Amino acid sequence: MTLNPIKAFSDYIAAQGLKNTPQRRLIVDVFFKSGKHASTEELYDQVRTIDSGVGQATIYRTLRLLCEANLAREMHFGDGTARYEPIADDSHHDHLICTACGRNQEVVDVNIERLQEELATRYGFVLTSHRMYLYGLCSSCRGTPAK
Amino acid sequence: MTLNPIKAFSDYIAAQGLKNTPQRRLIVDVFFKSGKHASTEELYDQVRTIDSGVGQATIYRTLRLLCEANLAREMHFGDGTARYEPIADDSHHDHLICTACGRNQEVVDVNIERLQEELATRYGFVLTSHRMYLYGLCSSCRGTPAK
DNA sequence: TTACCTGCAAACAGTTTGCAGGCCG
DNA sequence: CGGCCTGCAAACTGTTTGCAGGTAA
Repeated sequence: MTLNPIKAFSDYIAAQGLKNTPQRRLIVDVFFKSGKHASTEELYDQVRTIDSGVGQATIYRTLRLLCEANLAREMHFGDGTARYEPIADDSHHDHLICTACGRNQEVVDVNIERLQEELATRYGFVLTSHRMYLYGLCSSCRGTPAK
Repeated sequence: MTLNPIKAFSDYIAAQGLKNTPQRRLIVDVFFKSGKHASTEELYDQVRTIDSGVGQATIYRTLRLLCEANLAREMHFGDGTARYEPIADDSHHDHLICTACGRNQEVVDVNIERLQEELATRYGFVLTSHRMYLYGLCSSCRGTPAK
């Protein structure tokens, strides 16, 4: 399966005639090693623990590159900030999000996936991908009414 | 079917001890009559063609009320702005989108909905809503490979 | 009368951009 | 060496909030 996404990125950089700088390498490395759905701020903090000289702008610019290279995807949950998800091909999952505490549980259900295929077929479509977001309240937030 | 959402809103207002002002009535009216997925800016413009004295803040505040009343839902597509979708209770649907021609087929599958509930329950969640986007190629686009 | 509302403008937060110098290729 | 990159800070954009004066109930 998956080629190292870090390698994939440097290939993309080269193919586009761009430059493979230490900052880009560091950011990409942190992004793929860190937990998923990192926000720019989280990435910024993590990157700066390693190299405190990196600027926010470079984080944004590199994330945009990653998206253009189809190695990351921008997502919006509920808070005001964009989050980024690595696209690893074999890491597909859906999202179960608590609207009270923001907790984001990644889920997969093969039966749902199967029904999605069937549904699409019924309309003459062949699926290539999908996104599913389930919103609700997690057990702890139901116990302690937020507000 | 559906109770008039405009009525539902004034009921909500009354139930909360809030006030039914002309600005709110105007905004809510425009929101439900306009096309779906309006952005705040589009709403603002439309509202101001009728009453140029309404301020942006009131648009935002009223949209928040609509969301709290469960009559609208905030969504994020790709542009930097939030969009709002009316919740009409009987109008729930998911999206089956052709990535070649952009065709957007609205679909519903009760079996998938049931499995979503089960899945959420398994994680201790109680669902309030969900969004599902299926991406693929429709029959006509498979015949004529785009790109 | 009394909260609640409103428009305005200032405040905010996230993101983008212009610039002068730096560095990859 | 030339063009792409970088950090910085200022600029932008969408959204929220404080305030002083209205207004629904």
